[in-house]
Amino acid sequence: MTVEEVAPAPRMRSADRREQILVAATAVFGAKTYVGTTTDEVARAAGVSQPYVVRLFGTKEKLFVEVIERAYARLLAEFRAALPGSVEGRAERMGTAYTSLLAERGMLPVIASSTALGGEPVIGRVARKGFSEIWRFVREDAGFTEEQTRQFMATGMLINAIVGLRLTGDYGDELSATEIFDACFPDGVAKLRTFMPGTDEPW
Amino acid sequence: MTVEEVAPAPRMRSADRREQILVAATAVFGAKTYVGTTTDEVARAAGVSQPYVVRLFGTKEKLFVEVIERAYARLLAEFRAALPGSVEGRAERMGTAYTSLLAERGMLPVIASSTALGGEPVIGRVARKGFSEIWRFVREDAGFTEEQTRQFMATGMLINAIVGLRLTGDYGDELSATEIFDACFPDGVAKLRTFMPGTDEPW
DNA sequence: AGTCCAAGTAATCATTCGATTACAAACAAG
DNA sequence: CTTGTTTGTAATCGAATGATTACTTGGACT
Repeated sequence: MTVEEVAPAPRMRSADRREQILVAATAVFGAKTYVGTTTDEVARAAGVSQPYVVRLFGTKEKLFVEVIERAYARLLAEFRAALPGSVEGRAERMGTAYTSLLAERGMLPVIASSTALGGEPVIGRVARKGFSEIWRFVREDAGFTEEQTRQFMATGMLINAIVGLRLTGDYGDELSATEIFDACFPDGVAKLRTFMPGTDEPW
Repeated sequence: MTVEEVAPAPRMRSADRREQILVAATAVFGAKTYVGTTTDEVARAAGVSQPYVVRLFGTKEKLFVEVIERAYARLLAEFRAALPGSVEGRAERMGTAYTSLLAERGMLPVIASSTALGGEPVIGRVARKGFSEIWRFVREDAGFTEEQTRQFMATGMLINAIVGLRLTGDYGDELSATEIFDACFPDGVAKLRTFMPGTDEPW
């Protein structure tokens, strides 16, 4: 019996490889924290070697910047797609658009965690820009009033907290976790749970 | 001219020293991230040696757990103190109690950042517990309805995002930062700014 | 004075991790 | 076929950092 050969990573154009790594990095960064995840974990999740990740993105920081920018861009696109239709249903459609991002591994956790990284010089700037753009979109493009905007964004931040805290895993266990969920997702939590697997599974 | 002697840290009972380190650690952890701050920075901020921090708290993780627990306990106490008085003014008094915690270095940033650490096995549990206790207090002890609780907590999470993003520093600079602030603190932002110094000064 | 314990540090170790370097292999063009 | 470019890895380095060990100092109490 011959030694099992490690499948050499099939060739790919660097642009595609970049995108593949960004997807993997979103999942891995979303599962832990920015500082807490290593470039090696990202590389392994993407199926390439660690030096290649560094080579394609320069530094870990630049990689994470691209991850955040990509996440906010995706969120913005999702919101934009939710605009058409009745004005009354707009807020709900946008809210659904937000929670449906849970289906994409790490997307929501990355956005959520970005709001805690204002202290990082480089990343903080990117996170502020992303948040500000979302706020501006809701206010101007979606046409929300100032108060509506505040409430919409506040609800989003509450969802962020639930996601960031992994309250989903404890659903049913802890005291008020059930009520927290019911308060935030009155239409039932079943759909959400399908999106949110285990406790520390990489999202 | 004799060599300037480094002032040896004055003797102190370990209980007092622990508290002093916790105060310093709150400021330092609040200024950056949990993973991103070193025990040495904490030690220097507290005016002791790095090994002594480790000795008093066992591990960096245990130190941070105590920092979080202390912050949530403080917040709970502040909320409790805001209960007496007219029922109508209760929400506003509690809100003021929350923002006034900005005066204590790192307190609010630590609480805010804790909502993004659910992925950490040990710390996540503590953060979930703190958040759940706050929710329970608002709902039961403060007597808010489910909807009131949801809105109150959501507003708190929005404040967390503003704090975590350091949007205060950009006030006036970026496009919608001004409106974000006005929407969240309609009573004027002057007081807040006095609480929030520089951009990356340790809070 | 002498003893004992608590408070505190200097020195250093062992890992981890991001980054660099040098090299190999696939593919395209002439 | 040969040559050049792009894709990719193995090996390794250097710095940062949490933790450990061994030692010192100060005070309280006989």
